[in-house]
Order: sequence, then structure tokens, then C-alpha cells
Amino acid sequence: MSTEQQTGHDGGPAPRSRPRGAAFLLSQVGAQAATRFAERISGLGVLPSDVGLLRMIAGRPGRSQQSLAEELGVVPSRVVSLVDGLERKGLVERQRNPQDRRNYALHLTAEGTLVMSKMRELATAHEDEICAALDDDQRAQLTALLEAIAAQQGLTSGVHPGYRKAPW
Amino acid sequence: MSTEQQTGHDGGPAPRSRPRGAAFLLSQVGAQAATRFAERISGLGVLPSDVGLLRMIAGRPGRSQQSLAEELGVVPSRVVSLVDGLERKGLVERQRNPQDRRNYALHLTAEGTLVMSKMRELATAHEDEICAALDDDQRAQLTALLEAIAAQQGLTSGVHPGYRKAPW
DNA sequence: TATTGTTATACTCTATAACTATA
DNA sequence: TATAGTTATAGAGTATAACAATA
Repeated sequence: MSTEQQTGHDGGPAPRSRPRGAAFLLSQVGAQAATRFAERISGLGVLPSDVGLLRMIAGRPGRSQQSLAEELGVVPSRVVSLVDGLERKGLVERQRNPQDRRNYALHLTAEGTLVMSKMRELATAHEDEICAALDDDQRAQLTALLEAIAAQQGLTSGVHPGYRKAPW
Repeated sequence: MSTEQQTGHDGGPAPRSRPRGAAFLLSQVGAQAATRFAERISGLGVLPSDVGLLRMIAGRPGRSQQSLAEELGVVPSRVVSLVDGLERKGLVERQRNPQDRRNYALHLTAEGTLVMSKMRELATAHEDEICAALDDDQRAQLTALLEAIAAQQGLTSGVHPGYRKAPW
């Protein structure tokens, strides 16, 4: 083939791009962690966005869709479709609130609770996979550094910024 | 209002969710870094996906769309629309290759080179913003830890996994 | 009038597949 | 027949805005 020079099968000395800084590495490794987690939980039939919602409902049973929308920073109509999905999968129930029939009280079903516990196992395995290159000390160091950044950046809650408009 | 208990304006002791592990923190902080970077470069009129492409073209001028598609792990038709955007913005030129008129040789324009240098300034500021909570030693530690993970996970190149299917 | 939830709609991003031009 | 690039199309995901029911 006469176009080898341009095909990207670089026979050359790999034009090494300059070393990436911590911020790029964070974005790169963070995206990798998110993608691998998504693959891992796909066996349970749930998406990453489902996981956050399940956790929020489990943490405060009976909460309304409105409160989820506020905490996630998304529009209420999006919560409708997310909860629709979870209800269709039989993981969450909408119960009418007799005192104020405008809103729903959201609860996990037994199946939803089961999925939550399976998710915790998967999360542990995921953690081990992502940190496979580190020993226990390094893992603790990394966690401490990331917590410091998260706090300073205002990511105090367990809410993933991915619910907001993705940049890619 | 009689529904205060359910509206998420938690008057309670904040049902503290369990501490997040390193993998979740990575995904959370990484997404934050990506979002802030996207906001920062939006003033230049480019998207995060544009940045990677510009860098790849700058690093090996004359390369083809095909080679970009392979390295990014995306389908060729996607590179078409990405390059379309960069060409429309006047940052990249498609030059016909006289030896093999099937492919293009991609080059940065003068404007494209200018945008690249502005991007490098923004990247430095971005780096400082994301690592604001850390001192120089901690920043070096973090970089080393992330590089170890990236290498072990096969993220050796400077290619961002975000070009592939986003999980959110 | 205000609030909760829903529906209808449109927009963006991305992949698939068929197609053109060139080799 | 194979390769580089393009176009047409469809599917997901998400926001906006109008709407219904309830307060």
C-alpha cells in the first residue's frame, strides 16, 4: 500500500505527545472507571443512572420525584422517565400519598433491594479492578487526595455530576 | 406546606450515605474535571471532542481521517462530522493527496495553531483549578497514582475514553 | 395560584448501512 | 475487489414547554 505514511499504522517512533497533567488524567481515568462500572452492572439490567436513583430512594424511602430532581440537578420530566424505567423493571414502586395526592412516595421493591445488594458486591469488585495497580497504602492515599479535591470542588454529596449535561 | 417530610428540604440529620470508594470518587471527580474543562474552552468555540482531534492532527500533520478513526476507536463517519466542524470553524484544512486521491491529508490552519496555543494556557489554569486543594507534593503524588492506574488499565495513549460510547 | 407529575416535541450525539470516487 | 470518505437514517438521551390533577 502506497499510503502507509498516512494510515496511522505508525512505523515511526511514535510522536510522543507531551505528558498529561493531573486534570486530564483524572478525566481520562474517571471516564474509564465509569465505563467499566457500566459494563459490570449491565448484567443486572440497570444503567449507571439507575444506580444513583436506587441509592437515593433506598437512603430516604418515600421521597418524591421532585426531591430527586432537585438533588440531582435535573428537570422533573427526566425523573419521570428514569422512574418509569425502574418501575418497568420492578425495582421501584410509586405509592400515592393520601395526604397530598399530587406527589408519589417512592419505595424499593423486594427485587429492588436485592439488586441493591448485588450492586454492592459488584462495586467492591469494580473497586479492586480499578485500583489493581495500587497497594493498600496507595489506595488510601488516592482516596484521601480525591476526597480533598471533591470537597474543594463542592462535590460533597454522593451525587454524580454525570446526571447533568455530559460534555462529550 | 404539609409535605415537607417528602420534599427533599431535609430538615433531618442528613441520612449520610456510606463513604464512597476510590473508584466512585474517580468517576465523580473525573466528570467534574471534564465538565469544567468543557466550560473553560467553550469561550474558544470548541468542544472537548475537538480538542483531542486538534491535538492529534497537530502531533502528526497530514494524517488521514481513517487513522484518526482507528486511534480514537470510533467509526469513520463520526470523524467526518468532527472534521466538518473544525473545517467550518477554520481550524483545520482537508488537503487532497495527489498520490492517492481517496484520502485527505489533514492540517491545522494558522487559526488552528493559535487556538491550540490558547488551549494550552487554559489547560494550565484548569489544572490549577482542579488541584486547588492540593499542594505541589500532593499533586505529584496524585499524578503518579493516576499514571499507574492508566497504564494498568491500558490507557497508555493520550486518547480520552470519552470518544467511545458514554455511559450516562 | 402554586405544585407535582406527565406528555409532546425537538435537539444533539452517535452508530449502521448504503453509497461515491478512487485505487 | 478493496479502501477513504460521505450521506441518509435511526436510536438513545435529555431539555423545553404545554398540560392535567391536586392543593
